[in-house]
Amino acid sequence: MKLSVKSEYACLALIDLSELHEKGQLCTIGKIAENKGIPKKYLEQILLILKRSGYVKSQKGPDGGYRLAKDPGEINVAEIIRLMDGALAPVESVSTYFFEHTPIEKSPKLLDVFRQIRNYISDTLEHLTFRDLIE
Amino acid sequence: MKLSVKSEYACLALIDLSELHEKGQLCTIGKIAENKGIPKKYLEQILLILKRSGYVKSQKGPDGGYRLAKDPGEINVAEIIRLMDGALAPVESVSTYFFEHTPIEKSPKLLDVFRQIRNYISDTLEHLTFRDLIE
DNA sequence: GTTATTGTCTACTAATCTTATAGAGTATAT
DNA sequence: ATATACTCTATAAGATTAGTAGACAATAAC
Repeated sequence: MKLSVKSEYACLALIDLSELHEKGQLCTIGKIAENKGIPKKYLEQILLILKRSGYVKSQKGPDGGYRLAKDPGEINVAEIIRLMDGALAPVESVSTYFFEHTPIEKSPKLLDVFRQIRNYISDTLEHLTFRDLIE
Repeated sequence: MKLSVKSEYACLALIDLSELHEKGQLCTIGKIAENKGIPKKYLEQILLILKRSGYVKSQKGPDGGYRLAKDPGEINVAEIIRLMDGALAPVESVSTYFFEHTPIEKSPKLLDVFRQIRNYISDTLEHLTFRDLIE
């Protein structure tokens, strides 16, 4: 499983926005960056990706900012990590097993364990929504 | 969790050697590489690491090669992956949480989920020995 | 003791990924 | 107009990964 700080930042930003969602408030990039300790210019890119994928909406100009495009309960952590970092499989081979030949094919038992881990991670993170992460 | 092909190769090599362990046979780097489809020169380095950490022993010269230094049941997959790729935590932040400040601290709930995943992975792979992986 | 075989060791490298930073542009509220 | 805030593309330093190269050391067989 690949999990970079990019995914972490994306999740933290969405948590921030989830907490404001009830009130329909907007929050600026700078504010989120400050709240969560994320480099602002990097966060810009992350929020753009989230916007293009329909998770957030933005408003330009003074008093502008970001807000969620959906209810926090409708966004799960797995889809955000997949969006940012790609597949959740612990090894590339587990994801690509059906398409390419890779050395790990030589040990089906090991491959099964990695698959099991992948499934556990997927199940856990797919059932974890941002509603669950609001404090 | 970081899991590179280096770990995969190490595990595959150990599986190969585990299958020969009963008979006390030696196996050359070239043979293992061929069996498992691993670049030979890369495998050399991996086997050296395994040797220095006491998992395998070697014999130079004609009819030389590698063999396990322990029983396959006494080596688990977690320790091999840690040796090759470092900690098993799905995010660096989970491992370093106690030592450094990192953005993910800002969301204890998310951190807990990642800890839970790390623990699942650790438990699974610590209880998986190479005895279990022999065909 | 020469030779072929096999492991040992260090250095190097190409490619990729990650984590940003820079700066110009666009929309909007006042 | 102007200040504010999002948008977009390009760039880049640093680290990591996955190897490759080549000289060296030990050993068995003859």
